[in-house]
Amino acid sequence: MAQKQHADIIDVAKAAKVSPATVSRAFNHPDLVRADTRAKIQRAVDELGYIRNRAASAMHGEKSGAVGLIVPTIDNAIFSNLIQAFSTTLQDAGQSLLIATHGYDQTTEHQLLRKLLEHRVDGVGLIGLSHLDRTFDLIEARETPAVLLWSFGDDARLPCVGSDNFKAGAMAAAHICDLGHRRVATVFPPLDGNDRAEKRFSGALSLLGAVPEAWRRTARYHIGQAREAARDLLAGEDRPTAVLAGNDVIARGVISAAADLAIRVPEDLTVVGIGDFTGSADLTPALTTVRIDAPRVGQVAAEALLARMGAKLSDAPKIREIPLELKIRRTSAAPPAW
Amino acid sequence: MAQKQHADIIDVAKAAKVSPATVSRAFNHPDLVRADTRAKIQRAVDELGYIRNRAASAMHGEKSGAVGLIVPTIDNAIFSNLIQAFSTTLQDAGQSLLIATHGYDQTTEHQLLRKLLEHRVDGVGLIGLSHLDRTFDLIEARETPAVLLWSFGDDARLPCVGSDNFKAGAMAAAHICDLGHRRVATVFPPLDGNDRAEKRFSGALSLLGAVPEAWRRTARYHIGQAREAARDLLAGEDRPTAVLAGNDVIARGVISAAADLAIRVPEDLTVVGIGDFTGSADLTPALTTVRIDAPRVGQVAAEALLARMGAKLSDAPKIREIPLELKIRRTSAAPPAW
DNA sequence: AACAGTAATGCAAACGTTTTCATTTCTGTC
DNA sequence: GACAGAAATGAAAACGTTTGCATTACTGTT
Repeated sequence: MAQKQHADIIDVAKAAKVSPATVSRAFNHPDLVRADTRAKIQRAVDELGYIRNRAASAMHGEKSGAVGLIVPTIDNAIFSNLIQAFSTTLQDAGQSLLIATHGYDQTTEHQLLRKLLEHRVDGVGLIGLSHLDRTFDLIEARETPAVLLWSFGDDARLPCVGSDNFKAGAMAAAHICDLGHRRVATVFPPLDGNDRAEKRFSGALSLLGAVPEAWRRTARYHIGQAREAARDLLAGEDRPTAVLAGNDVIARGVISAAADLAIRVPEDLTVVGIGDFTGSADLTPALTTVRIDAPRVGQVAAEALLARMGAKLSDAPKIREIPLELKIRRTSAAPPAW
Repeated sequence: MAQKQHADIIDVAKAAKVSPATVSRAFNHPDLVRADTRAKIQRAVDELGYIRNRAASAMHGEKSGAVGLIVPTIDNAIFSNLIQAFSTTLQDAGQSLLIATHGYDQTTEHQLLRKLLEHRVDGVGLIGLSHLDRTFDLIEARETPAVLLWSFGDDARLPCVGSDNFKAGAMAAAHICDLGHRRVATVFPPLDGNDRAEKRFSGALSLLGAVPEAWRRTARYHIGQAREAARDLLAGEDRPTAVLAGNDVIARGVISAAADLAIRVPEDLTVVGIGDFTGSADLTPALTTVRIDAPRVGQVAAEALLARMGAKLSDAPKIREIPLELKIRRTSAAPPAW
């Protein structure tokens, strides 16, 4: 008899003097096997160092025990909180998390989804509302439970859990307007292929009215870039009294730029962010921003997904809006009396 | 004939009028099948929406195409850069990433490893050098290619890629000493179960000599907590002229605390961090810190792991030290002339 | 002590691939 | 155009589980 590399379920069965079927049941339906039998099996498992082969189980239409999550990127505060919460909620439910990043490219996203499906994930999470048609088609065709996270919209093609980015933009803008600002600039990430930024921007515009070209700046999601863009914006003669940033990181860039130019915040310049990322409250001065509760989104989304995975029919709530909150801190004030 | 849920390899074979074996080969050894046959198969695949079942492949000792990564947590700048780089390198090599977080608990870590092994990951990455014995044992028993990331040490039980945390602490301390400081405090995360922090601390001590109890503070990895701890530290009568922080986030907390107390940085207080996280360079004032190149670590580690996965024997380099770099910026200066 | 009813276990088929080995189909050479 | 050798394909066994059904072992009742 050739020596096997690792113990399989049959070895365990032999060692425990039961049938493989019983061993299998001991794992998957413990209530169907007597306690002392289970104990015997457990002993054999420990002794042989047996580790069940999930791949083999998954073949029977059994669940794979893994959930997929496709995000644009992991390495920024935006998503890492979300992922963390999503991950722990799933883990607590005994699921493993398969993560993939596409760097804001929807075609890559589609390929990653395929790959995740090859692994027969029991469910999948995607960031944002807008995806390739064939991405949605694929999910529907495979009847894979899915959740859209981060954004909220009642027209979404799949259940979604998140906040309304239009509102977020509007809330930030409203605060700025309420303070009496009339000369407002924006620094936003590139809008195309990023429905979140796009919605925030139109939300902001809905209250701000038209923002002159010269006061609209674009910066990728990076503090250094935002700083550059803001420096350029603020160095001009005719400078705004308030800047609405597309997110907190950009806001930090704007604040740094202001410091570079010896422009006081908030006395000379109001800066408002969106997101309330980790650390934003501990900035000096503390950042005024619209709080998006990323951990909550992650957790609720994971729960929603688990619910849909459990139930054959979709009796789980379809969509779930996570409320926003305006956090007025120290970077916003009335405009200077010029 | 009962209608099948989804197409399988046999359906594809029928549609393409070839045998299942050929379809399988078209996927796994494309060079073994004629180009026009491959085309026929591809057409059938597209038509039927076939997605190969990795679980079924994995059963044959075939690779699962997934790599596991176990980290303490995702949601802080420390690891998210690392994970991102690790992830993209792996993805570029066609691997999927299975991620699990244990919140700095080694027992949980061990359980997660088991779970990853159930999924028959082709390789696994762990953070830090110190792990439960049975964690190492398990990896050895299963002969799973593994890499330790983040820390570097030549006594590691598994191949590791990372920086020497002792050196990092020493470099930061050396810089402070070189500036002429004699009254130095430390704010570090809890040391137990965290070999990184522990090494950094002893590295610092190796140059600083003994640090009085009153000037040793502990703060979890959180800016708010660090701020509190530092406020307490700096409010005292007899305050230090320099603070060496266990990492950049803590350093930011210290800077905030200094601002709270109207202590000028760097004129009255030198603050030095470790890590050089995203954004540290764009702080105002820009943080002096020891740069740990997290993306590099992630990438090199992924490459090392891929190499070990490819080769049966371990002809890949065993360990790999990623160099540190002292970044002298604006938060460090000579002590005030009291 | 026998019986019915239930709980626990075993048998064997099935899941969707890959792979070894055998067979067929090409290719180039004479 | 026949032949050897190489290239491409096919048949069938194997991978490690789970599960429906059949069987055996218990339990409590009379």
